Order: sequence, then C-alpha cells, then structure tokens
Amino acid sequence: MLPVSDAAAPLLAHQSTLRETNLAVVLRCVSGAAEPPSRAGVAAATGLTRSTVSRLVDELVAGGLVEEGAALLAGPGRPATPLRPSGRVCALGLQVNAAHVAARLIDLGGRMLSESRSEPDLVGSEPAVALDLLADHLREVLARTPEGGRVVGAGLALPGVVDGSGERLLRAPNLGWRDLAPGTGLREQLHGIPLSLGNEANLAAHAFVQPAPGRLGRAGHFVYVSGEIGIGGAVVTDHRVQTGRHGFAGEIGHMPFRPGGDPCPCGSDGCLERYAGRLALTRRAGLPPTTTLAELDRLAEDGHAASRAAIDLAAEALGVVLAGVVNLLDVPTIVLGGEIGDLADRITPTVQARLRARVMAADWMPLEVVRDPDDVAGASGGALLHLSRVVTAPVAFLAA
Amino acid sequence: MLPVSDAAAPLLAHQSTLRETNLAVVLRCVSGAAEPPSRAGVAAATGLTRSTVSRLVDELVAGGLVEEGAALLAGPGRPATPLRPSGRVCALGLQVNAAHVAARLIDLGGRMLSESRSEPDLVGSEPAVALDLLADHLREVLARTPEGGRVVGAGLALPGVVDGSGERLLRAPNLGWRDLAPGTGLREQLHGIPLSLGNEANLAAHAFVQPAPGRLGRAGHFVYVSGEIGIGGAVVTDHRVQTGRHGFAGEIGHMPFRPGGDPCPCGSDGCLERYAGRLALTRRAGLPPTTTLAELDRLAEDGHAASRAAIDLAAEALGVVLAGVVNLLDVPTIVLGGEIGDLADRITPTVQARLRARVMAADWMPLEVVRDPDDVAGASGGALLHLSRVVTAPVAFLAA
DNA sequence: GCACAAAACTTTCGTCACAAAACTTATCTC
DNA sequence: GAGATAAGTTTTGTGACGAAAGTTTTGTGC
Repeated sequence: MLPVSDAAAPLLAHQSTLRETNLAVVLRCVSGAAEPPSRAGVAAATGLTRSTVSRLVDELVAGGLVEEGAALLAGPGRPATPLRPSGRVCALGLQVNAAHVAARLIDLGGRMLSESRSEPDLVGSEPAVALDLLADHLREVLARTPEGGRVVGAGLALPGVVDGSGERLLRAPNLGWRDLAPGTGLREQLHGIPLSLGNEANLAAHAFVQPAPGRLGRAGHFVYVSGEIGIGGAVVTDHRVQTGRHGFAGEIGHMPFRPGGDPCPCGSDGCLERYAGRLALTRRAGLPPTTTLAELDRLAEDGHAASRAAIDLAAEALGVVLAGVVNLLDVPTIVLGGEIGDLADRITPTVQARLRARVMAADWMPLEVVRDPDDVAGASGGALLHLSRVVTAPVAFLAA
Repeated sequence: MLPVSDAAAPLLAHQSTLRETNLAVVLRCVSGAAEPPSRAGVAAATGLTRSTVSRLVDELVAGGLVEEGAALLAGPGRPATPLRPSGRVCALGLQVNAAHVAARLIDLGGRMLSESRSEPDLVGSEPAVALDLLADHLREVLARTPEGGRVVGAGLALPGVVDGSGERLLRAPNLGWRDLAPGTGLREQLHGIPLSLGNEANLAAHAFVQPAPGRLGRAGHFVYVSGEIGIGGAVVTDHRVQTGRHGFAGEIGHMPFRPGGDPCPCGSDGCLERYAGRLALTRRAGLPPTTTLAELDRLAEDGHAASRAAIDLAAEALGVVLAGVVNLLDVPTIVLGGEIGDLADRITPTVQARLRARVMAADWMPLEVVRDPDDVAGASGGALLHLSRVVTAPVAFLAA
C-alpha cells in the first residue's frame, strides 16, 4: 500500500537548507551511532561523498558539536579519526510528579552527566514547596556542568495537562495543582536557558523512541502507559509522539473501561484510571492510598487475596482498553512505565491475553508488552527534546 | 511546548533534492489554490523569487503537469498568465463495499472528470461477481479519459483489513471475503496503471484531509467514522492519516463500549460495532438487516419507538467511545461518513453531549461533529492518494 | 496619439553546496 | 624499505537559487 499520509506543506528549499539538512544528517549519524565513526564511516553510512562529509564534519567540530578522538589503529591504511558527539553540549531534564523530583544533565550523545533527585510525597502539595525542591536539584546539577559546557535547554516533565504554548500547567490532579506557570520561579536559576514544559508520559515516550539524539529506540509504534497515582499515557506512531491538536493527547487513563461504572473526578465514569490507577488499586485492596505498587505487588506475592483481585481487575481493564487502542492505531508494542512497571510481571500475562483475544489483526501482528525501567524517564525526555532540536537544526547551535 | 516529535531519519539532500522540493512547492501551490495564480502570485505565496518560480513553472508546463491559461486583464500592468493544474494528469479511484461499487477519474486539480457507479447488495457476495462489476465501471470511466490524458495510478478502497504491501485483502467481514488479491483480475483492464489497495475509511479520510492535491481540508486532526454494515474508521493527526505499523489502523468499530456485553464475530465482546453498526441498529429496532439507515431515520422520525431507542443507544456508544479517543489523541473533530451520515442529525446532539461530559480537556478545546456528504469518499481518496504522489515528487511525472 | 506608470515575466550574473577525481597522509605487511 | 591499503584533502566542475537589471504588455493622463 502507498503510505496514506503527509499532507503537511513543506517549505521552500534553499542552498542553506541543503547545508542544514546535510549537517543534520552527519550530526545525527555521529550522535546516534553505537561506535564513534570516522569521516569515511559517516560517508558510507549516509551516502554523502567523503569530501562533503569532511567539510561538514569540520564545521561541526569548529562549532563545538562534534569532537575528534585520538586516531584509531586498526589494520592497514591510514588510521581513522573517531568522531563523537560533544560532551559539552547538553540539556537539563527536570521532573516533578507525586513521588519524584529530579534533575538530570544529558549530553549530545545521550549520556547522563549527572543527576540529583529525591522522593518526597507531593500529593496535594503546595506548588511552591515542590518547585523550590526542584530548584535545589537543578542548581546542584547545573553546578556540575562540565568545563566550557553549553546547556541548550531545559525540559520539565509534569503529570498533567500542559497548554499548547508550553508555559502553563492547566491541571495536575495527582498533585492537586491547577493553572499555574511553574517556569516563573525556575527561570531565575536557569540564567537564560530556555525552559519548556511537557506532559510526563509524552516526554517519557520521547526518551523511549529516541534514547539518544539521533538514535532510534527499539519501537517506533507504541503506547506508553505511565501509571502512578493516576494513569497517563502517550501514543507514538512512526517514531513521532502524537501530541494532538492542542498538545493534550495521551489521557489514556480517561478512556472508558466500564462506562456507567465507578465515577471519576474527571466528571466521567468507568475510566481506566478508576481500575488501574494506584488510588483505585489500593482502595480495592483495602490498603491506605499511600501504599506503593511495589508493596502491593509484594502483598499479592504473599497471597493477599484482595491485592490479587485488585491487580487482576487492573490488568483486565488495561488489557481491554489497550486492545481497543491497538485496534484503532495498530501499535504493536505496549510500554509500561512509571510505578505501574512494578506490577509488570503480574499484569503482563493478562494484558497479553486480552490483546490476543480482542485485537482484530492479532493473527497478523506481534503484540508485546515491555517495561521502561527508568522511573524518571520524563526528565530524560525533557532533556532529549531540547537535544533533538540541536540534531535536527544544528546551524543555530554552531558556536561562533 | 516544543513539538514532541519527528525522530524519523531524514535522507541526505542533494542539489536535485532542492529542485524537486521547490518543484513540489510550486506545483502544490498551483494545484491547491482556490483561484489560478500567476507566476508572480506563486512567488509571493511561496517566498521563492520570481526568477526561480518562472524557471520551475516552465519546467512543470513543459512536463505537462501545469497548464497556462489565457492572459487575465485586470488593471494596469502586464496581464498575468493564470496557471492551472493539468486536467490531463489524473488518477482512478475505485471502491467496493457492501452497498456500492464505483469508479471515478480525478485530475490533478481534484476535479472529478467522470464517474460510473452502482448500488448492488454485496453482503456475503462472491468476490468475482463484485470485481467484474467494478471492472465494468472502471472500463467505462477509463474510456472517457481526456485526449492525451495520463492516468498515473488507481486506488481501490475496500471495507476491510488490507495487508502492508497493499496487495492483499486479509478480511472484509461485511462482504464475507477473506484473503484474496483483488488486483489480479483488474490489472488486465488497467493496461499497466499501478493499482494499490487501501482501507475504505483510511482513504475516505485522506480525501477529507486533502480534498485536492496540495489543498488542505478544514481539519487536520480528526477521527473519521465510516459507518456501514459495520463501523470502520481512520485517525488523522497533523494532516496525516495514521495507518499504524502494519497498515491495520482504524478499527474503531472494535473498540470496547461494553466489555463483556454483546459478543462480536471478531472474537471479542461489547465492541462499538455491536451497538452502532447497521446490523446492530436494525436488529435492535426489530427490522430486517437490509433496512438502510436512511429508512431507519425515517421510522424514528415517524415515532417508531424501537428505532429511536436503537439510534439513541448507538449515539451513546459512539459518544462514549469517541470521547475516549479524543482523550487519547486530542482530535477535536469527528467526521461521520458512509451510511451513518444519514443518522447524523439524530445522533450528533448525544455524541456532542458525551464528548463535552467525558473529554478531560473539553473546557479548553472546541469539539465538533461534522458529516462527510460523499457516500463513496473512499474512491476519491484512492485517486487522490496517487495524485498526491505527483504533487509530492513531481520529477518522476514530468513528461519527456 | 504618445509618454509614462505599473505589474508580470525574463535574462544575466554571482554565489553556494555538493560530486568526482586526483592527490596526500599515515599506517601495516612482506 | 617498497608496496598495499585506507583515511582524509584539494581541485575542479556542475546545478540551482537569489539579486538586479532588462523586457513585455497593459492602463492612464495630457
């Protein structure tokens, strides 16, 4: 079948567009490679000629985006000069959710240079308290910026609905926050580093599609389920995180599982979150709402019947809703991230079974459920988002 | 917010890429414009210089993709030469579903040059019979190809799951067809015109995003619901029809409305289709399954209680499922296409109400339900798909 | 009726980025 | 130490675009 797609209007191309495109191709090749390639290697991988690659690499090296290593002696011929993405170009990843506050510094190669984090309980918290804590972590990480480092941006992951401009958090039910601009206080610490806000699950999914700038992850079509107190999510198709018309996409927690069932604070009823969110799980298990899902898992392991029943219902709900999503979008991979990952072993079989039974095209496609082991993946995503801008449009980031 | 997106690896750019891109920009501008623009108009609209536009337009005219009209006298100054997309470059759109067989010829400007169609009942039909009928329509339309016309492709819309290669129809429950290659018989009539298969709803959605090559429709983010005997669908985000990893996306009819409810032949239960598909509607209304939705609408109008109840339940099911989809994808527009469009007036208020009540971000976004009046929009989409290839990569289609 | 203004093209020339191919450099092998 | 091998550089040519000056075709005013 022809790709049914792409009505997006492309802009005109100029000679400078050509150069920018090819600089991006070369930089992406360098930053995304498993092993540092040589100029000749880049030429072979991209299809550009060695002369062109040489010129472009020289520009990237002069601009501080790529570093040359010591010559590599391997067999006959002139030894190759290995090329590495600069460790001095980096971005800040920040995250605040109900159980984590974290700051990370990630470089152009996707390597985490430093991290500072804590695990407070922020349910129903005062925004200023949480943001001050974040500012502390941020300052600490920023102080460890390498000599001559350039921090190109900061991305803050939040568990809620962020408006289209990336300035305001409209609502974050788990934190109990509504309509605020978390950036105002932080900018003081940031010394002009551009800050953008994003939904936690969307950013975590971004980190999963693109674990390093220019490097593609194992899946290009998946649903990311971020289960904490509530359930967030993100949809990725064709290696693109779908944010929707206004940036609100991903509210998988409020897809219907049993319409007419449990009322949900969102105003609807029977939402997935009311069956698979932490609050729902702990309530059904007869445990205090602060019980973590890891603790719940242990109780189930120990034979606690109510916990088992709650987890089984959550798995059922997830399986049914995700099967619907797979039918709609043909995304063969489900990624369990956040706290719900702690239940992955226990819920995966049921989810798998429901997918197999309810997905129309199940006979013609693989269906896999995997876990994202990073518990603050949103922070990485926030940083990677800014770094991927560097890789996509390098000219603006070439040092004078 | 920064666009969380686009990890797709771009290819290297060459001077020829430059030319191709700008030829596409110019052609898209000409083919998508409401009024035929002049060279100067194209330059103003695209940002290219007049000299560049002149050269590119000359190439497109020489290549037979653009036609020059008679000079337009309007005020002082040299009169402009109006530019129009060629009426000789066209594509075939074909469609077979349970109630329609149609063939259309559409030109580069998106104008329908001719059509031939019939309304047989093909539920549980023999594929050969339906395809012979399609071949008749096809032959008739092709015979009316304009003098010197070039048919660049044929797209066949089918109400079922098409495999990734676009060669085989895997299953079409409403027709009762399984695993066949409808192209084999048709190619004889096609004299080398490349044929591709696509899902009916996906192609109809394509025609809705891009009613003419290069012209964007009114919505870029929407769900297309194609209600016939079953319920098909398509998801469009950022003006792109999402076909998923294997091309199976769009099975909205098999999203859960009441899991554990009505068993569905798909192997699952409680699927939307079991509440909002024609078969479900007529059964609940106590009418024969061949009753059309237009007839059902008339009965409801006349006060037939069972019909009204069936339609209300269908609207409820659609509203709940679509609200979930909007929560997941932030697509503020719902397009009702196919036969279910005949019920649009009756179901829209309920669907609207459910969306308003169940969509989390409803307070921050518009939500609209519109109808696609074209009852064989899939055929147009099939043709437009091939035509949009011409507009995207014109060089391959320049006449020698 | 004729200069002049206006606007749509066209032509000429300069620039930029890439490809091709010849050339240089650095290492290994015999 | 000669030759092979491969990396990287230099030179030269080409194609496509922009800038600016030139040409064509109309309308307007005296």
